[in-house]
Amino acid sequence: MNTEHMKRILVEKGKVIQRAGEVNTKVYHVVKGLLRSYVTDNRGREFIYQFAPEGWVIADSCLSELPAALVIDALEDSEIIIMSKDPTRERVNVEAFIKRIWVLQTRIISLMSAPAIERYEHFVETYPDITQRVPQKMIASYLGITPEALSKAKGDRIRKNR
Amino acid sequence: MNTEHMKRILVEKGKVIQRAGEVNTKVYHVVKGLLRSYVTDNRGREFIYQFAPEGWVIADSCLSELPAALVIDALEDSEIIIMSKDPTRERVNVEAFIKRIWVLQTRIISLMSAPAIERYEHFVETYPDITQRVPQKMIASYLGITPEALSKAKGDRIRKNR
DNA sequence: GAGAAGTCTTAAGGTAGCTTAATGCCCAAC
DNA sequence: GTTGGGCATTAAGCTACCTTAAGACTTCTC
Repeated sequence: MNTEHMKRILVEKGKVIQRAGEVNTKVYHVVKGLLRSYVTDNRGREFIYQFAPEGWVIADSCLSELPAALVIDALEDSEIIIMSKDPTRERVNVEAFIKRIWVLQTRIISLMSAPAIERYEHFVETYPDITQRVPQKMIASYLGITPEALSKAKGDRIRKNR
Repeated sequence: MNTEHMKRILVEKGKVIQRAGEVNTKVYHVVKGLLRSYVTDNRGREFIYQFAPEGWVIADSCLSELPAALVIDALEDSEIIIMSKDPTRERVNVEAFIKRIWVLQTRIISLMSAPAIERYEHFVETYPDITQRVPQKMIASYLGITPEALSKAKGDRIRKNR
């Protein structure tokens, strides 16, 4: 399994796999566990860009010559396969690229047009198991709101529906 | 130039090239002019997803079997090349996919973390010529805010800087 | 050239989400 | 058992942005 382009490793919960600012040519395939990528802005606020549970792939999408914008770390003890982003490798999965772009497109439209509570409900429908595995404040961070705002929105929704 | 997979056509300003709901397997390369893609939500609000001036490519990124979410139309008289999204074609430009994903990644992070006025200034820096070619309300639509909010934010910024 | 339509701006009032802070809960460390 | 840290919730005041409406200006149309 371990070749020049693929390496299987174990990472502990909390371990940082990819730092922001480093030049990044790796893609991480999650076999078991849970990774995430996030950015920190100049005010110290964290924004989660992606969760990657079992079967998912996660990477900074920067071009090979640019430093990474994202930090990638483990939210659970995980088993991952590190792959090279080298585009000369034979099998380029076009469908996977299109699907990824579709996910990002949907998220952009949703960020522009839908209120936080709807984005939350869509998240819960789409990723029900992640909802159970990470603290609510991380879901708020993924949605682009504060934990307080999410807590309030959920409370308002429940109060409205009775 | 016109083959089974590529066709060069002229479109007039205002013409709709791709409707939402249609199954879409085409990619449009803009030779001259300006296209855009957008969605309309259930309240009738329009959100511009992308501008595509000369040299750009525009498409709905849905998988081939799904109906398109985006409408694509011409903001200026344009000359475009229609290409098939068929992934079996030989030259798959991986760099172009990664670059596209990077643009979307940057936009998502910016939508989550930056106020509208900063997103506007970033837009003007990045696409100075588009700013001159489309009405301001379309830029507001791209930024995810109302034209009124953009007008006010610009006025506030000018007033603050003197 | 007059009217119509589209655009930008300003303003007033409303809402969503942020900031700060306090409280209670759970759980791990000692 | 107590202490302390991380998390969720609530609340009060604030800011950013929305909604609606009006006015001024430009561009299109007849």
